[in-house]
Amino acid sequence: MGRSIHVRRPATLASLAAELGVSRTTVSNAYNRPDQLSPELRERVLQTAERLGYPGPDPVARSLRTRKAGAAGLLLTENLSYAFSDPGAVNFLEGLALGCEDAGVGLHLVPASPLREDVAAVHRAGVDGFVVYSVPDDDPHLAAVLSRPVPAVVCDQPKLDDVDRVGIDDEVATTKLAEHVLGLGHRHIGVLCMRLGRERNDGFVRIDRQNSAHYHVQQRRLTALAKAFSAAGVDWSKVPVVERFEHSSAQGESAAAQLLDAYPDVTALVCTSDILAVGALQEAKRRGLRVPIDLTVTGFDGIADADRVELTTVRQPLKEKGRAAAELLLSSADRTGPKLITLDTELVIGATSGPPRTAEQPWFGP
Amino acid sequence: MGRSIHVRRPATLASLAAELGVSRTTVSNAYNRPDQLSPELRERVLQTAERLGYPGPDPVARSLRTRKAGAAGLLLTENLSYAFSDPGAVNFLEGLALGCEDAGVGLHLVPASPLREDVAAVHRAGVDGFVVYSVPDDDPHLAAVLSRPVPAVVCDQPKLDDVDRVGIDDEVATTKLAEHVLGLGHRHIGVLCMRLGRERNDGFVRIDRQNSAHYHVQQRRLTALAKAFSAAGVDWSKVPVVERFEHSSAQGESAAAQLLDAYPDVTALVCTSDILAVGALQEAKRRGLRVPIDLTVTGFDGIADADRVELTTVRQPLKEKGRAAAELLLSSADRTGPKLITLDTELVIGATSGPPRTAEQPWFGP
DNA sequence: AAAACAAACTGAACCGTTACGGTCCCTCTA
DNA sequence: TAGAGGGACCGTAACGGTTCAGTTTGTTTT
Repeated sequence: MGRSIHVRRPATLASLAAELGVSRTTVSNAYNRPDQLSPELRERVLQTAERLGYPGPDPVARSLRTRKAGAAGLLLTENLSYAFSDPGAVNFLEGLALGCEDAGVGLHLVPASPLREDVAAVHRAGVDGFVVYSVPDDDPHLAAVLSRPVPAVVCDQPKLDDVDRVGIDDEVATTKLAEHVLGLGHRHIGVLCMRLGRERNDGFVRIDRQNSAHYHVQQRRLTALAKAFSAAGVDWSKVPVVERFEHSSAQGESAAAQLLDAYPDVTALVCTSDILAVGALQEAKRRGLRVPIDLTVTGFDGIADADRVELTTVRQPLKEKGRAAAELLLSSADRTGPKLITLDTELVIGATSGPPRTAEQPWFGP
Repeated sequence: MGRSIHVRRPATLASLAAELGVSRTTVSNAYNRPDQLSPELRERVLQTAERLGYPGPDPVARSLRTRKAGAAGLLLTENLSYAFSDPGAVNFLEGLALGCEDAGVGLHLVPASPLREDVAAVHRAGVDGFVVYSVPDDDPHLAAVLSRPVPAVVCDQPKLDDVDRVGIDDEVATTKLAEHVLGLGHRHIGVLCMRLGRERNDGFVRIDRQNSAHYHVQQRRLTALAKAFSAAGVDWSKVPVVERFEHSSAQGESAAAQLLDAYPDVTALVCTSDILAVGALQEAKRRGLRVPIDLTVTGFDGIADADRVELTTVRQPLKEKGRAAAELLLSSADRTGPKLITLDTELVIGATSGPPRTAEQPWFGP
């Protein structure tokens, strides 16, 4: 019982109607509105379809007419495969997929490489809307998405006119974290952060680059750190910040190494992502630095690996974020204005933060 | 500089052409074949488009005309979110995404829940082809995919007429693993496996169910085990096999518990996936069983977690599998026959397998 | 028995685009 | 200056459906 032979000219609704001697409408109704024709005729239509190898209405033609693609687009700034290699992104996508599934729509991952600025893929995607995840604000793909006449939801992005948004309050979360570290007594702190712009810049980051960062999340976190540090009397302009273009623990390692080489007196590394922090922990281990006795390390995100190494971090509900994004996009209740959703975060104090070795500890002192 | 006001009647190629006093063809050419019209006119077209808020040719209409959707569909048997929660699936998808990206096509995740048998999503997906990953051979979604007049590639599936396939030789790989365990001297062995059919059956599996399993991969692995065990003089009909519907380490734990409760003399647990094995290790720990002294545990797949716990397992190139699937699907070099790709596997002997406590060890004996 | 209504089916318009095979006209060559 | 050649643009016909406003037929209501 093999599959039917691949016919040269595939059957269409029209050819089926001709074969049956009924109108195209009737055939269409057989598939979409069974109540519009008699059960007998419907059965006859379906059987003839089977016989002719007609696979049912063509999805693209249907989409054109109904103006519904049945899919949500996802725009990532990274290589598509990044979606599956970064645990944070995976969590987000899991939530997004959940939301799409509930609505019965597909999830269309748009191949938008950051390198070749080929915006065409955005224009080619047959989707009912876009979710934009962690894209720099000057990315041409983002502009392309906004130019499309479909709704969009952006995540971790500054507020955009007419566009829904879901995110967390990075400033509040980062401040909590900073105050924890400062509260432990740290004053010589280093910062590891993810890429700030589309051009690669692995190394130390000066203030101007921090302020002009196009990756909104990173920028907010740095700004919050600057504010909290300054409030505690730490001169932010003297705080070393190391940037890494690629987001991997290996890069976290090398960033930590670079920072510790140049600033050996640092007692704490604040990382703007768990991945970087995990790398920093590796590097600390390699150097024989005990954590948290010799070095405090903190992360951000709350991925599974962070739990495993008992990282002090901020946990954000990545899965819920994805789900919220999907719901926002797909609940096409024509709202009057754009909607903003801000999710809660939680400071998780793990085993990687403690008072600095050199800190004055008044409760132990004379 | 906000976005343009959402116009009631969006501009189309035709309205743009009318506005410009040129033909639709010319406007189309302005976007698709710049060499077909003068640079000045093209510029004028593009500027007018900008002014009228025309976002460029509609992707769906284009797809209808060109018969290209620019996307590959992915059919999973599981909830969509499973794609992101199972590490093995994530690896596969990473490879798949990589392959799609190289070809510049999107990846369309089809929302095919195993519960509600709603095949419509398969019919609704505007894609140029499907990749089918780890789906039971009697799944109606699979049938729906095959009925569509687009190419398909199946993974980990028995050979289907007219359909490309990529996979590993589960029989060879499992045999290597079985021989390793048998070679260590184990004779009282328990098996933990993933779901064998679409209906839930958490618990012990009898031979008939093993033989009629619809999840091809699981079946092949069990069959290979049966063969290897029999060859070593172990009566397969006496080997306890516990099945779990859900694929998680928690289920692995409970499955191991169930098996060890009923068969306390078992000295080795062979699991058909790393996830289950990781759960089994947890359960062993909870019971105070030392691994591998008191209990040998093996997995299958070679996910990152397996490395971490130094699991004895079979490593299969999941990422490459995904990539191969994408390439197979997208290289539409009209081959004569369907193509099969079989990837290599590697037996990884970790720290979770060793000789049984009670084994006769002739080289130590009198 | 006429009017009213419902069920079953149809015709034509429309969705927005691209493919194909022209036509037009200007320039270059001999 | 006729003819060839080519750049620039166009008209028409799909692509495969869905939708809506009918039309026909048969049944019920008054």
